[in-house]
Amino acid sequence: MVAAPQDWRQTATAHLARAGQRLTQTRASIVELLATSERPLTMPEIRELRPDLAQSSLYRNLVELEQAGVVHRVVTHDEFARYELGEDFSGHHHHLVCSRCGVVEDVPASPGLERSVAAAMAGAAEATGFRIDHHRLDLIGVCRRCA
Amino acid sequence: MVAAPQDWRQTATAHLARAGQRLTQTRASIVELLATSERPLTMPEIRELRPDLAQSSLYRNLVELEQAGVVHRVVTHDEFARYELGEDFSGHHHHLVCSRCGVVEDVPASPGLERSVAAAMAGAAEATGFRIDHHRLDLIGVCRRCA
DNA sequence: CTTTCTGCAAACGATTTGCAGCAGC
DNA sequence: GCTGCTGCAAATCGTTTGCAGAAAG
Repeated sequence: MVAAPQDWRQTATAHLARAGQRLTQTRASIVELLATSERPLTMPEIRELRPDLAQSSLYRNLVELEQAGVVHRVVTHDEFARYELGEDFSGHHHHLVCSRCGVVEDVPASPGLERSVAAAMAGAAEATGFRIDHHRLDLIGVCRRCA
Repeated sequence: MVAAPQDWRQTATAHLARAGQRLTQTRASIVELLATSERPLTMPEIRELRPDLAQSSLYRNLVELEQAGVVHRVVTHDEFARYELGEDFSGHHHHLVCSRCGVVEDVPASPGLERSVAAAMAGAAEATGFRIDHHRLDLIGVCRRCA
């Protein structure tokens, strides 16, 4: 399910094409940045890594990439949104969120947990009439650095 | 675990007192509003229900109430934050989120699911050095009205 | 060429804050 | 009276948008 490291370019091109968009230089830079990072990045972090890219272009492209399913925007209580590659690239996972400094770390999903969540989704769907597409599990605490 | 319907005033007073704050009229109005509502409310919804309260007072008091643990702020991809009573009032639950209209609905947590999540939390804590305090599970889909 | 993308600067809008008057001890 | 709360209006700041020139095809 996870694309090989060097395949993000191909996969991103395909996703973008399906949305009628191209993988431009700026977009490739963004995807490469996120593909290289261990964790979701905030706009300030992205800008620090690529000061040559205009902030408005970054925001605009992140929107395009999100609509194309290449990028996923992670929203927490922190002041900045964070961006990571979509699950087509990174595989399904959950997030550890530090309530002190806001840092977000990935944590792989375990089959047992996924089975329980799937059951909960089915139950909730039946009870409420929602059509449930996916889920998001955040484990919230204090990271080692902040403890 | 869930306070009786008429007990929110007492519980809120206690929580606020612990934070060195009082349950003023405005705050009681807010808590009552949230206690009465079936789902988390946005600021526009709150203002529509209580047009007499100033928006700045609402925001300011929601911050106080959140710090006192009375109110919980629900952040989604929607443009507005949503507010609900804390779990000391409403009991532990998860959220159904409509990706179309943004509405958030409560869904009770099942023991089996909680057990799986607890195991995942323990595993992630050990693997990463996070001290994990709690979790948040959102089931994301399309509500009946939007379908 | 035509279309899409980029960068700059200006606009937007949810939330926050300064301040003067009011309410509760 | 003090101290903390309220409401109004102004400020803040992450994010979005208009526009003119630059790339891609």
